[in-house]
Amino acid sequence: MEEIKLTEKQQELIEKLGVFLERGGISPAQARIMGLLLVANRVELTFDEIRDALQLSKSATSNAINALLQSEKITYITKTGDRKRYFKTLIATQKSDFEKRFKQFLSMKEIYTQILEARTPETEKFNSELAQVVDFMGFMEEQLPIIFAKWKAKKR
Amino acid sequence: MEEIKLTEKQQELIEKLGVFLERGGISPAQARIMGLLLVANRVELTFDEIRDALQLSKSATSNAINALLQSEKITYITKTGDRKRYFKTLIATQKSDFEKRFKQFLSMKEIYTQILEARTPETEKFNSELAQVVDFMGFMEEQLPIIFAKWKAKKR
DNA sequence: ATTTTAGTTCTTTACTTTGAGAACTAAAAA
DNA sequence: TTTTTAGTTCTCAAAGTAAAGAACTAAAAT
Repeated sequence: MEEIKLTEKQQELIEKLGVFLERGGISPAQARIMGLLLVANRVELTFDEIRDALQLSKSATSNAINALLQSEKITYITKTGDRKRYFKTLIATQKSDFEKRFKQFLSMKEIYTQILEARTPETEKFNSELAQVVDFMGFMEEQLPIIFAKWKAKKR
Repeated sequence: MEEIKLTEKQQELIEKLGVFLERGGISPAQARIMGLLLVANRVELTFDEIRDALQLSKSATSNAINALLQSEKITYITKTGDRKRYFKTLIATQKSDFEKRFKQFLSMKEIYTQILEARTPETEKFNSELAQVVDFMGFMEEQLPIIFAKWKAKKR
């Protein structure tokens, strides 16, 4: 396997994607690994290929890879008669990643409901606004599976 | 205006909401202020009421309030013949907040498209998976306004 | 003109995060 | 059995964040 050599363009895309991902709370090293696995000419890279391509220390590489595995943003395969792991992005699962974020957002519904129940009736207007928010979340909760079904149907 | 006195229950709800919000990357002081403005018996609180209720220093209160104003999570009103600002949550704009996150997520479509265009054709399977992700994002982009229209229609 | 109010800004401290480098380890190869 | 490989873990330094406390400021009240 020949060494991963990045073009200017690829480097640029890695950094560009990095900006997005870092805003989402992932560390620079993790973000760059995600980028690398998206832009590299091979889709399955070893620990050392990642390390070399991104000029990271072993510890930074190890920790970032493990964090990405843990949060299910990457995975790896192995090859018979080869000790190395070959890491690849789980970008194809973006849909379920989207679903996850969505559900996380909607999980606030429960606590908003509790807050609403604990409120005194004097602040009527505010209370009904909050009730609207809870309603909206419930509505979105219903709609999500419908949209996903639509997407699935469209895909054939 | 009498002092804001929090019940056990209210305190508990503030901390509970805090856990959610902090996971979303907002600081403890900001998260508690958001919580306070949701659970308090009055919906518009002054700087010092917030400060007293949450036992925050002036600087922490000032910085947190300004960050929340900046990120449009709260706003304030003023009263004639009263120098104080009265802060209140923009929870009622959750829908647009949701929209914002959603758009932020979908804004990745552009860079994924660029990555896709920059890829070599050898990794055909991966490329088509990435194309699917881009497609899915396009699909969601279309569906969002439809759902919002549905919600609007339902609301009368 | 002086004092009070309603904050902001500065300084410092504590804590967390990130990543480098070196030491370590377990399995496989020689 | 020794060496190499493929990492992991430990220690440390640098940088960044959060918040307290004190000093400061501009407008309003006295």
